[in-house]
Amino acid sequence: MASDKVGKKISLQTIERMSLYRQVLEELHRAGWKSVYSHQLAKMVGVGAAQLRRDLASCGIFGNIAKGYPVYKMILTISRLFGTDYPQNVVLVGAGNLGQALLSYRSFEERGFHIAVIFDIDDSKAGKVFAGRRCYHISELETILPDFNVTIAILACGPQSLNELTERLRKVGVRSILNFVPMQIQASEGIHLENVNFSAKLEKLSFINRLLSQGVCSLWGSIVNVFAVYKLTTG
Amino acid sequence: MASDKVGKKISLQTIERMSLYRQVLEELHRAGWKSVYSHQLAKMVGVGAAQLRRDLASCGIFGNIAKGYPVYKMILTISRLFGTDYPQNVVLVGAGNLGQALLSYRSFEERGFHIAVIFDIDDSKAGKVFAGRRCYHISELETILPDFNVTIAILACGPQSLNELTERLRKVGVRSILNFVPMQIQASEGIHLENVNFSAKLEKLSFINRLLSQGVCSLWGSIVNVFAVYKLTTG
DNA sequence: TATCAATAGTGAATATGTTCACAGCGAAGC
DNA sequence: GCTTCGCTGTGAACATATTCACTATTGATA
Repeated sequence: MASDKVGKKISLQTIERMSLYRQVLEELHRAGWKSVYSHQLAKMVGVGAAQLRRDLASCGIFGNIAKGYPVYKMILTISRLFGTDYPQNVVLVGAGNLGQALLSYRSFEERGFHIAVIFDIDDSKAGKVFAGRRCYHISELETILPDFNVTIAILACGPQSLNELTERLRKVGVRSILNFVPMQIQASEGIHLENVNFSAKLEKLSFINRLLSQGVCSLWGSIVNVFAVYKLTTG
Repeated sequence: MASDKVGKKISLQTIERMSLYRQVLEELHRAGWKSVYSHQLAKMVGVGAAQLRRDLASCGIFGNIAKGYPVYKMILTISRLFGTDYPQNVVLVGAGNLGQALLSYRSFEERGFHIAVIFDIDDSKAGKVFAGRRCYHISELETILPDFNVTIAILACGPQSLNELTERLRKVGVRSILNFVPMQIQASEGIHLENVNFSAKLEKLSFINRLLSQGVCSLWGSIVNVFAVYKLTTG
């Protein structure tokens, strides 16, 4: 691969685990821990100790060989890694049930994400204030949004014209989208898309439940051994 | 590994992609498509054609070599695979903002998941009906829940006593939990836990944005080449 | 200061996941 | 019937991720 030699690599899977580590580290910090061993933290998060050490090392976080890892310093370092050491504005599109729930979701503010402004396609919502944040009509996106210096958008709107909306957001500076709408958006160049799909999660759980309850499989880490899948799929 | 010979294997990553395939297939079905080629479907979902064919084959789904894959039959087969070919009841714990938003989340019903009953720790919510579903006090869990034949629970409650709650759910037949609470639950034997962590998703996006905007990295699939991570973490 | 017990960091081995590339098939046209 | 085209299914190659296992080091203790 062309870029093999250009620098250290961090897997995005590692980044996702860093969020978990940070979450648990905050609890430890509140509980007064000053330092923690890899096997302790690993057990609390539910990963292997070796993997934890590798993840941390790949992010430039190193521990003391006798005292373990410094709790508070790690939290700061991980925040800087994420770019959340200072609060940033994000924009919410869609002030329906889910959007309003997200407005009152505490963890966003705690993690440095401030939903600063809302847009909705519904005329009756434009002009209203939800949980302290003003809602504008989506047609005002181009005039209002640039003032807020936003690079992340959260989509919790209806499924209409998502590709067009994505393109409009990109043109006013949005680089990443967290999409709660259960519909595939065509990946547009220069936009990083992250989908949250509740139903897909439930389907995964349902799949596991069904197989486990029929006694036809066992779980080996992330691999499922299937004994009777043909019975199920050829009926 | 001991179970190498016992059967076919399906990766849980494949299962997650099956949800995406199904989502797009439903759109195609509504649009009147009878069959679809792997490269067409793959492009719509945003995966490689080879991977799509492998995923389908590993789930026992095979196409016609000249006509491609049958759209409607695939939808049915995937539903059976998930065990969602008939509706199933699920239980919601927590009728706060997020819980109520989930109650009106259309895709759950469309995908065969019916939130049949709610529990909350708040006395003032017990006895009320939210979006047609009755809410009971959490203390009634053991007397009420068994009537509903539920194996999947959705947690959208406060972060108190989650481990205890998990154990109580397990004792009345719950096998899997979809956890929206931003706190690590200690994995209990016999329960499959799936965490939904909005903040972690935003942190991932923020990480990507920061690196891209500083021009210090490039994205190669799921791997990030980092040029300047040490500058960030040793300050 | 010397000794000891336990951990961090990491090369190597293993396990898993994705992509390539092609044999072989099936439908349609002539 | 024969040919042609383009697709599926899959072995093999490649890429990535995780785990093992060991060395060097640290701070504590006496």
